[in-house]
Amino acid sequence: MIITRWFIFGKLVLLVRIHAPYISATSKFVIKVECFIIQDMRVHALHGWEVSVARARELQLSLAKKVVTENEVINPCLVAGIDISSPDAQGVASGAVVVLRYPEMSIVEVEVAQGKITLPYIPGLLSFRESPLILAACEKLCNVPDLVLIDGQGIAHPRRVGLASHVGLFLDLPTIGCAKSILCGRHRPVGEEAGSHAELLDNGELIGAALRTKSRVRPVYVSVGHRIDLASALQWVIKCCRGYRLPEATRLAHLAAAGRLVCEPDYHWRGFDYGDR
DNA sequence: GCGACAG
DNA sequence: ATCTTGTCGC
Repeated sequence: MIITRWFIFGKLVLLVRIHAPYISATSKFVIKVECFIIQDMRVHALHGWEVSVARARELQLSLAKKVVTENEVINPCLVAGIDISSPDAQGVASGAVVVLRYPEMSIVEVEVAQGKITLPYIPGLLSFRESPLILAACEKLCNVPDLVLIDGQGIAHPRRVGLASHVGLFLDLPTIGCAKSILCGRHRPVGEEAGSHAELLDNGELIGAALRTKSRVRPVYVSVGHRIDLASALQWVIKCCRGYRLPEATRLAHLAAAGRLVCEPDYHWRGFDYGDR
């Protein structure tokens, strides 16, 4: 039996869980305490999305200057993953964000936003196609993650603002780009063992890394999204892997976007209307 | 001019 | 992203 109690002091929340096989004076029990700060998920609209292709490239040049490439991630408790489904025949797609507790990788919250995709896929402009749905899903979040992994490039991009960096700027949260293939740059062969990596270089500039997350399986391409450095990004991607090529965060977000994530979220609060399981 | 090109 | 089953290897 598990007894759960919430204690709320302003924006500070203490969650106390008592695990016991049964209630008696002599039974063994375990007390787990977790602490949270209630935050609001705010999206900073740095610009509109209905822009021309030329204007989009122009915006990228100014956004690139705002990307923070120094590490700000210390001890993340909540790690999120983001992905979007491919549009159906009517052009409707689903953007999904999955929040996981680190290091258990248990699901805390899943939010999905559906909508019509307008722009076509143009290499280098993916964020203008996918961000509106992604941000709509993020606006529904009750749990603000400490770190976000995104299915796409960070600064490993021709103008150094891929999807992960762009979304990082709008969310003002640390983000990591974790792509399944290369947009630009080249790298030397990667060692076959999990954890091996090779620098991703674009005209001599270090923009990311090819990372082997699972032995004898194609590497993933990791780059700085926002408010993190490459070494930390590599570490967190490795630490979020659980036996699959993709880290749990983006792997589960992909399933959620496709409507194929079977789960029972651990718990999450919606403002002060919280549940008890 | 030609090829390459996240999802 | 998508078209697509079984099959080979660890």
